[in-house]
Amino acid sequence: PQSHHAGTGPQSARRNQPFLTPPEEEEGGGGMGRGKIEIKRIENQSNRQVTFSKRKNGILKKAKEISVLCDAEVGVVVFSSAGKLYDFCSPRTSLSRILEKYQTNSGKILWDEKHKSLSAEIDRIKKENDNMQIELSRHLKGEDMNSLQPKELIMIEEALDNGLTSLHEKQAL
Amino acid sequence: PQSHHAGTGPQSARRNQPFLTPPEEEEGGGGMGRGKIEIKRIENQSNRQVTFSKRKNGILKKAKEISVLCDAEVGVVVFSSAGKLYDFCSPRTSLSRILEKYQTNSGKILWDEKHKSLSAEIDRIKKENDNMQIELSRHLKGEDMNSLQPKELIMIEEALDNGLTSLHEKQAL
DNA sequence: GATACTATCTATAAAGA
DNA sequence: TTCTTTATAGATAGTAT
Repeated sequence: PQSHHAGTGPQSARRNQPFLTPPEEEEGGGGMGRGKIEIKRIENQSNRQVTFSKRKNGILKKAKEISVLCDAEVGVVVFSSAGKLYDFCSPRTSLSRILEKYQTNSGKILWDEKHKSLSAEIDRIKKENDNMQIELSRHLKGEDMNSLQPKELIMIEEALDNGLTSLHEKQAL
Repeated sequence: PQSHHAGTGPQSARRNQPFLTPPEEEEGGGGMGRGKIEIKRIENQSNRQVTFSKRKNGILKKAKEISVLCDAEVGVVVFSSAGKLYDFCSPRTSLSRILEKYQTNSGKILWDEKHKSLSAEIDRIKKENDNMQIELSRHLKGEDMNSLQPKELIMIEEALDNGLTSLHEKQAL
């Protein structure tokens, strides 16, 4: 009821013809407006576009209404067949937050390839980490010396000598 | 017009009172049904729940319809105020794919937070990794032997002996 | 693509089961 | 919570701008 035009006078009274095609009964589906329509792809490109535009607005409006009326969190993303994007997200939140909640709640994972690769990298590094931990441990216990390279063994031999020296000094106390 | 009940007879004819509360004009908003409602949070918990249930179904239906009629990709996620989840995704695709497209198309990053935390974890683990690498290296070079316990040194001495033996054998070839 | 204008068809607020 | 019924407010198909 927003008098957006503030009628100044009866300047426009007859635009449409009174619709003179009454008995055109086709298959009944679910629709609305002047004629019913079936819920199946609208083949006429032009009609499809117009219907999309109107219904898209309708959905976004409904989404906004339910979010306000019922204090619900709503996220809607729509792509026209031409690939144009439209979206809605309830106030006080963000699509990000809604989707994070979605994942927690549904158990489904939504994130993209980038995240998968990041997660994979984390797994890889963690494994590398574990291996290194094990290796370190084995070295500390002196196992697996056979797998060391000659150069390394010599370095260790020298180092060990120093270590033993200080060890013997300590034991002498 | 799907005759889902196939009326067998006039078994129920009068259920409701003819609505005897005519002039209850409140503030006009936007609504529908027997009485108009404003688009503002419904305070009555019960009514809010009922309205949510009905409108939620309505939105999901509309989403399905537009996806079929207009060949559009639609994703809808709804959380009731109680936190229950409902969702819809057009056929032949997935929320994941729709959201990926959303990001590409809008330039908005939906996973910013997740992204940051994953990246942070990677940095943390890498650093841990580096530290371990350094420690391992120091052990290999025999530094820090002074901090080893006597028992460990003896074990290493023995192991080293084995290592040296096999080393000398290799060098003898 | 979006809007305007209607006639129609839907969605749904209320209330009770 | 879900369903039914009824009365209405909304949404929208068809058309023309």
